[in-house]
Formats: sequence, C-alpha cells, structure tokens
Amino acid sequence: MKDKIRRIVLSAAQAAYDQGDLATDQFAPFQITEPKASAHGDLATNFAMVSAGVQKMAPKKIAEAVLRHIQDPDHIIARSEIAGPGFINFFITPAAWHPSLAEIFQKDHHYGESNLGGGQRIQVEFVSANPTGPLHVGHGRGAVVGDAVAAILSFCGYDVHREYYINDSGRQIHTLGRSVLYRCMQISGKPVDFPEECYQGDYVYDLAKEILKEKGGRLTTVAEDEAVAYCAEYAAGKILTVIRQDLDVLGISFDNWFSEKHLYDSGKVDAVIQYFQQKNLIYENDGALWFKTSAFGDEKDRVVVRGNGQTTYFASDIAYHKDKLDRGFEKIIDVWGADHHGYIPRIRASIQAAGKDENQFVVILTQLVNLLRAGEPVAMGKRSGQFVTLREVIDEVGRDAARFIFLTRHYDSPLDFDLEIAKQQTNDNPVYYVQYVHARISSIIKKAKAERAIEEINADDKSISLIREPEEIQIIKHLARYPETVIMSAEFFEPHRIAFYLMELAAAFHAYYNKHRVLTDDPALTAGRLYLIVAVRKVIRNGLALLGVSAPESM
RNA sequence: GCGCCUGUAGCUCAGCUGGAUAGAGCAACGGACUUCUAAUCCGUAGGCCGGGGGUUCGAAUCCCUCCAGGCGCGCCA
Repeated sequence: MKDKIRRIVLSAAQAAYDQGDLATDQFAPFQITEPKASAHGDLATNFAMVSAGVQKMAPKKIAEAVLRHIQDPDHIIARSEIAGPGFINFFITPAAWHPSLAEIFQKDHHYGESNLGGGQRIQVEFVSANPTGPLHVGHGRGAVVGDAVAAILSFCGYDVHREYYINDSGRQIHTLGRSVLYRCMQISGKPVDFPEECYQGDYVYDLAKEILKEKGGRLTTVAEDEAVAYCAEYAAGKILTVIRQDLDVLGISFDNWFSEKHLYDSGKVDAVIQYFQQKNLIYENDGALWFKTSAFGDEKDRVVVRGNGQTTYFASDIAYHKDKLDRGFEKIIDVWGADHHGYIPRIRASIQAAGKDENQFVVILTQLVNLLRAGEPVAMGKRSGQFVTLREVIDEVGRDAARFIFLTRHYDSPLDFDLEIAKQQTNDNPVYYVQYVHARISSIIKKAKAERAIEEINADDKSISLIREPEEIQIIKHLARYPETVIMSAEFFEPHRIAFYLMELAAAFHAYYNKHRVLTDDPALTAGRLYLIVAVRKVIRNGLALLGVSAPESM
C-alpha cells in the first residue's frame, strides 16, 4: 500500500511539473509513513516539506500542486488533505486493503519473504563459547539472537551459514585439564591445592569422577603434562557435547563447527603470521611479534606471538577471520557478548590489513543479562562455584519463553531475565499472549469444521467485501506491514522488531475477538471473517517461526 | 584517565533511522465470562524522553558538553 501511494505521489508530482505547477522534477527523497493519530489518515507523506528547498516554494503550495494532479484510477484514496506544517494525509478506502489478504493466502509460508540479500553468502558466527564449562544465560542471549538473525536473513534472500568457533586450543583448555586432573587427585585421596585460577564449578568434579571411572588410577602414574593434556581433551569433548545438547534444546543447530585447534594443525596460523610479516605488518619488539593494528585505527599494536614463543588468541583470530573471508563469504557477522567490545578494533584492523573491506565484518554485541528471581539477583559466573546454567533456565521456564524474552529487547540494551516472570503465563510474559492468538484462531477453525462443516477457508468477493469493521481494517493494515517489518529487521540485524510486531498484531486480534464474533448467523460474513483470521494465523505462525518459537494449536 | 553501550510512566521495555498530541505491558483503580479458550478485553490515572547548549520548518531521535549506571582498556581469553 505504501508503494502504491508512493507511486501516486510521484506521478502526481511529475504531472505537476509537466504542467508548470512545480519548479523542478528533481524530487527530494520523501517518506510514506503511517501517522500515529488516526485523525491524520492511514498514510501520509512529507513530500511537500522535504521538497521546500529544491522547489523553492512553501510546503503548502507544493502540497496543493501535488494534490491537484493526483490520479487514482483504482480508487484506493477515499480522501486526502493537507495538514500541519505540510503533510499530505491520505485516507484509504477500506476495500483497498482487502487484496492484502489474498496475497497472504497465496504466499502462505512465503509471505514476507524478499530477495533483499540477492543470494549473497553471509556467515553468522555465534555462541562460540569456550568448552571449559556449561553455557550460562549470557550465552543463551547470543545464541538466540544469532539464530534469529540467521533465520531472518535467510528469509530475506541471503545464503546464510551458521558457525560455531570452538576454542579448543590454548591456555584455557590447559587450565581446564589441570582443573580436572587436580580434582581427580583429590578424589583419589592425594592432598593437592586447588589453584584459584582453575575452574571451581561442580561439573569439574563430575568430569573427574567420570575420567577416574574410565581410566582408573593410570592417570596418576603418567607425567603430569601428559595427564593434563589427556584430561583437557577428554573434558573439552564432554563439555562440547553438553553444549550441543543445550543448544539443541533451544532449537539451535549449526552448519559448521570450526575448530581453533584445526587452524593450528593445518598451519594456517603460521601461514597468516608469515603473510603479514612479508607485508611488513608484523614486526618484532622485546622478543615478541606485534601486529600493526594501530595503522588501521586500533589504539595500539597487539602481540601475536609472545616472548615465550606462544601465540596469542588474537593470532588465531586473525587467521580465523581471514579464513572466513577466504571461504568466500561476502559478509561475516560475529555475535559477541558486550564484554568483548574492546576486541572489535583489532579484528577489524586485521581484516583491513588483509586487504578486505571492513564493512564485510559486522559485530552484534549483545549486552549483559542479569539473571533475577522475583527481582533478586541470582549469582552467575563460571569461576564461582555456584551458578545457574542456561540449561537450568530453559528447563525451568521453557524454550519458547526463554527465546521470546531474549528477543523482546534490542540486543543493545541490558536485559533483566527474571525467572519468576518468565514462568508466568500472563501478559507480563508476552510469548503466551502471542501464542494464544494462534491457539484461539485454531480453536475457531476447529469449531467451524465440526459444527458447520466448513472444510476449506476461502472467501469470494462478496464475503471479503463484508470485512469492513474498523477493527478488521486495523488488522489488515497491520498484516500488510509484515513484509517491511521483516526487511527492516534484516537490514539492522534486529529480531526484536518482529517480536514487537507480533505483540501488536496479537493485541489487534484480541481486541477484535472480544468485540466481534467470527462464527455468525450470516454465512457470507462468517466466510469473510474466517478468511481474515486465518490470514492472521498465517502471519503469526510465520513470525514466530523466524524467532524459533512454536505456534500451538491449543493452549 | 580513555573507549563502547545504556538513561523514555512507579517497574520492564518499544518508538517505523528527523515528523504532527511520546506508546505498550506489568503494578494501581473501575468495569466485561450463559455466547468462537478471561493465558483475553474495555476504561481511568500515570511523562521536563537524565541535565544544559546547538543544528532546522520540526529533535526522544543528529552534534557538542556535563551527570549517572553497566562493560572493557595485558606478551589473558
């Protein structure tokens, strides 16, 4: 509808120019918007105001000139007016909205799809938690946001790949190995101090017990280095399995699990260091190798190989991101926790240093999650022994509620996740509010089938013409807005737009439901209304699918 | 000290990338179930959009500057 109005305005402006009512046909970019107040019409344009400069005319004069030349052969405009500082307001005839319903039926699961991406290959890397402990709610937010962004981009015509980067190399894994080994020793009755930097969580005990059971005492007879390495590999493997299970419970799967260790084993890290040494972007100082990230906007240079010969995490990350781009992705998106923000400039620098376009690299920073129970903070943090894992949260509140809560906030704002609220089945917890629409409509359909033998939901022109209550038109207007909502959501990587869209659509439906009956004594009217609510159900289902939330038939 | 993010109703959050009288939900108060699911709806009340400057026809939105909170500033990851 916005497009139709835009075309009408443009051709009116052109006609106005052709007949000398406007000074130029170089029209400034203008918007078609939905006024907040219904008194201002269904759609409005700021054309006259933004054109004041180029036309060198008063906005109201421009608006008058445009309105004089409006051509509306399909009679979609009931009336138009000039208002405020120069808005042109359009009041759309109710019948003009009806074709949107047919479009929803025709496109069905594909309603809202677009070719925004044009098949562009895009990679979304998310979660990527180190396999040194269970996932916590913070990871959950990144997981759900990344998954939803991937789904939305895919729906918008991108060729999307989901990837998890496994940090299965380096010091943290070594620390994990030590943690498990020391616990093994303690369980076997050997008095050892448990270092502070080791992982304190109970899961380390469990892993130690498992290892002892499988390997018996042999572990303590070999050299410590060997034992640590064994424990590290064993524990990381087990933890990764649990992480996969947790993500599976959330409904998340990846196209690829990329191993950091593999990056080293295949020589890619060394190769990248050599590559940048040849380009004079890596130099030696104080026995360490430094990358000239400061030449690309970072505040200082960064170490890639330490004085003791060990590579840093940054070294493998340079290799990893270069590898991603070398694999042919036109855009790579990293979903990180906000505590990693300081890391962005150096990765971006490495990408520019490799001669790539920095705009190919996008970071979505999800802000922190505060876990609460009835308003009281719940302890989190891997190193403190006690913490609530993501799995525990999902088991307690359910996958749908968990996902929806993560997605009803802009990723840029901190999130209070209250376990008690997440469990409530009230409007405080809107996932049920949205799902309830789907269940209610499903229920009406069932009843229509059972009591009226209505097998197929369809409507002829007469039935559709009976859809004209203000609440009904309101709903169709909202349905018509779905495709642009999805596109905006994709362009800005903002899944929350869809969540809020669905809540608004749900509100419009619930209000309608309470005011009007769908199953009436008039068969034609009933057919029209069934047609309308089935369209609502399709859009609710499509939207929830993008968010990874189920659409129940009954509740 | 420097950098990133945030500051909107008592609480949790939106605000269509600069538009008209700033919106939802919860909490409060008053109503609506003999009818398609009350996990719902209708109404009332609630605001210096953190403060102050600027940019222009027009600012919650853009710029500057303070204030407050969160998170970062290692040859850690």
